[in-house]
Amino acid sequence: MTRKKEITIYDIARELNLSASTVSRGLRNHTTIRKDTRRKIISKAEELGYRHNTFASSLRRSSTHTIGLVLPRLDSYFQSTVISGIEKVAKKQGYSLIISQSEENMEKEVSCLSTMYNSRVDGLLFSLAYDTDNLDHLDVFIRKGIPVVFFDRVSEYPDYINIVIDNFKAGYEVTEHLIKQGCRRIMHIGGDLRRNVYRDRFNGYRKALKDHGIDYRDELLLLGRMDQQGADELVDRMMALDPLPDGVFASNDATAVAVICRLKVAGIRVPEKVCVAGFNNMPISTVIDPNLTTVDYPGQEMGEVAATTLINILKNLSSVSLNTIVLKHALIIRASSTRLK
Amino acid sequence: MTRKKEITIYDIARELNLSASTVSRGLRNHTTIRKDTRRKIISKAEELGYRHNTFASSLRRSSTHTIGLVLPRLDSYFQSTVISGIEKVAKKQGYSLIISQSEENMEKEVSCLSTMYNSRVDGLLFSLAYDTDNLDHLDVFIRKGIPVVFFDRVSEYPDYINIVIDNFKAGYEVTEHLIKQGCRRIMHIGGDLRRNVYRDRFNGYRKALKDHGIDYRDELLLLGRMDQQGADELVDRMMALDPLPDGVFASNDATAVAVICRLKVAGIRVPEKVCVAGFNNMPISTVIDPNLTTVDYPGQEMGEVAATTLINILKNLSSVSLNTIVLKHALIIRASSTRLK
DNA sequence: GCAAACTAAGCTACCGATTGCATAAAATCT
DNA sequence: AGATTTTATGCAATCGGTAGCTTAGTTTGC
Repeated sequence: MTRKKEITIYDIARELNLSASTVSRGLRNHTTIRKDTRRKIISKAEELGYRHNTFASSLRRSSTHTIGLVLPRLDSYFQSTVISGIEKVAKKQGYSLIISQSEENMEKEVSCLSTMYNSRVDGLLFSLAYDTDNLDHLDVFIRKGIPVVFFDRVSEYPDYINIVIDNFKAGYEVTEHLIKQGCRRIMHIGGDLRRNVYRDRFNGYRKALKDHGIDYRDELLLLGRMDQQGADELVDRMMALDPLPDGVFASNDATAVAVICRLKVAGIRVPEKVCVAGFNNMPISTVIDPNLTTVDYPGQEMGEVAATTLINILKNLSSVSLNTIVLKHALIIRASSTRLK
Repeated sequence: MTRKKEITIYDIARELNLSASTVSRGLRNHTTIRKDTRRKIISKAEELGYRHNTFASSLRRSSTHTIGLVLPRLDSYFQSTVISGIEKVAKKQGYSLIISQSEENMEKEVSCLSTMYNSRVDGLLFSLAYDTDNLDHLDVFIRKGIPVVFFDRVSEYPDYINIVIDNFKAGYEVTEHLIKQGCRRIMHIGGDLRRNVYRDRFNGYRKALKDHGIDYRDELLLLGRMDQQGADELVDRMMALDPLPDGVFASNDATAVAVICRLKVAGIRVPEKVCVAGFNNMPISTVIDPNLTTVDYPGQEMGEVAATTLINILKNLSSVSLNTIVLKHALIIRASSTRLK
C-alpha cells in the first residue's frame, strides 16, 4: 500500500507564509479573511491536493456532519425510494449518511441505534421495526439532545417529530371505495397494530365500515408480517375462509398482489367476485392483471422531507415547535376493484 | 439542546487512579494490561456511560473503519438487495457504511467519489453509472492505496477487483433457450455497451445466434436506458418494427415486463407469437402473466461477497492476487418463453 | 543474594482543525 | 499628526485517543 503523506492546513500555511488559523478560516469562507488571501489559499490547497480532515474537525467541534438512518429493511422497493430521497437532500446539504437496517427486529434495532450513537451522528432518521414495543433505546439520544425524526413507522410519543401520510384517511378511502363497489364482506390484511401505519389504516377501515352501516367482524381481520413470505401465509389463511370475502384491502401491494394471484389460481375472478386494493403504489401494481387499486405513497418525497426537516433542526433553521408533517397520499383506482356500473 | 459533557478516557483514568494510556489499552484488550485492571476499566466505563470517540481515534490512527458505497441508483429493487447484503456484512464486521448514488450520471459519480475520498473511507465499493467513460476519478484512491472493489457494473482495468456473474454465459443461455423454443428473429434489448453487464450479455446473445446458424441483425438490437421511462421508449421502438421479432431477450425484468404488457395490449400473444425473457429475477417476474423467464441474479449475495472481499483486504487477510470473483447465476424458465411441445 | 529479564503501567508527543484572544497594520477621525 | 477604530492575521490551547519510550515493581536465574 502506498501511503503518501496527507496535506494539512499547516503545509498550505507554510507555503504561503501564513498561519494555520488563517488557512483554516480562508478555506471556510470566513469574513475576516481578505478576498485575495482567500483565493490564494484555495488555489494552493487545490494545487497541493489538500483534503479536509473531517476527524480533526469533528473532534474539535464535536459535530460530525453525519446523519444516521435506521429503517426496517433495505431490500424493499418502497424503502429504497425513501432512502433515495434522503440521500439526495443529505448530499446537497453536505451531510454524510450512514445507514443501518433493523431487519424488522427490535433487538437489532437497538444495536443499530447504539452504532449510530457511537458514530456520533448529528441527527437520526428513524423508522420503527415491526415488533418494537418501547423506545428506551432512544433515551441516550434525547439525553444528548440529538434530534430524531421519525418517518413512515413513527412513534406515539409527542416528543418526536414525525413525517407521515394520513393513514387513517387513506384506509378510510380505500374501504369506502370498496363499499361503493358493492363489497360487503371486506377483509383487511395488515401488520402489527402497534405500528401506526397498520393501526391507522385499520382504524380507517373500521370507521368506514361503521359509517356505512357494515358490522366489523373479527374473522375478516388478518394480521401478520407483510413481507414476501408472510404474504403467502396470510393468503393461505384468507383462502381458508368460507365464504370468502368479497373485497380485500391489504396494507401493502405485495400482499394484495399475492391475494390476486392466489384468487386467479383458484379460478375466482377479480374484481367480479372479489375486489382487491393494496397500498403504496409500487411498480408491481401496474403489472398485475388486473391492475391494482392502491394508495400512492410518496416515498421519495417522504425521504426528502424527513432529511430536510432534520437538517433544518441541525442548522437551527427550524423552530422545533412543529411536530408532525403529513404528506399527501392519493387513492388510485384501477381495475382490481372496479366493477362496471 | 441539552449538552451533557462527554465522558473520556481521562475521566475513567482519574476515577481509577490510572493513566489515560492504560485505560485506552484496557478498553482495547491490550495484552500488557492485567486482567483485573481491564475489568475495572471496562466496568467503570460502562458505569460512567463512556463512548469511544471515533474521531479522536481516526485522527490519531488515520483509519476510519468506514466503507464507502457508490452505485447508480438507490431506488431500485435490485440495488437494494445488494445494499442489504453489504450492510449486513459491514455491520457484523464493525464497519460503518456511507452510501451515495450517482443517479446514472458520470458527473454526479465524480462528485460522489470525491465525497467518499474526503470522508476518508478505508475502502470503496463501486458500481459504475450508465455513461461513465473513464476512471480518472479513481486515481486519487489508487494513489492513496485505498482499495476499490467493483460489483455488477465493473471496470475493464485489470488493477481492480471485480465481483460479477458470468453475463456472457447468461446471455448465451437465455438466447439459446429462446432459439430452442423456435425463435428465429430474436431481439435483444440492452443498455450502453460500455457497461460490462450489457456488453457481455449482448456478446453472449450474438455468440448463441452464431452457434445456431442465425445471422445477427442490427435492426434487432435495441439499446437505451433500462429504467422505467427508458423502457417505454424502447418498447415504442420495438413495436415500430415490421415484422415484429418472435423472441425478445431484455437485459432486465422491468423492460421485459414492459414488453409483455405492450404486446398484450396489442393483442399479440406471449409466448405463442413472441417469447420474452428478462434478467435479474425480480419479484415482478412472477407477477406478470405469463410469468417471466429470467436469469436469477444473486444481489444480496453479491453485496455480501463484495463487502467481505473489501474488508478482508482492509484487514490484510486476503492476498490481493485475486482479481475477479464470479458468482453463480441461473436461467429460470417460466411461461413467457415456453411453447409447449 | 544480586543481576538479568520480564510485567504492568505512566509520560508525553503527537494526529489536524478550530477559535477566543491578542496584535499588527491600515483606515478613519479629530 | 496623533488617537481611535477597523481589518486582517497570528498565537496557543483544545478536542480525545494512541503508541513509542521509560520506569517502577516483580519474578527468574545462577
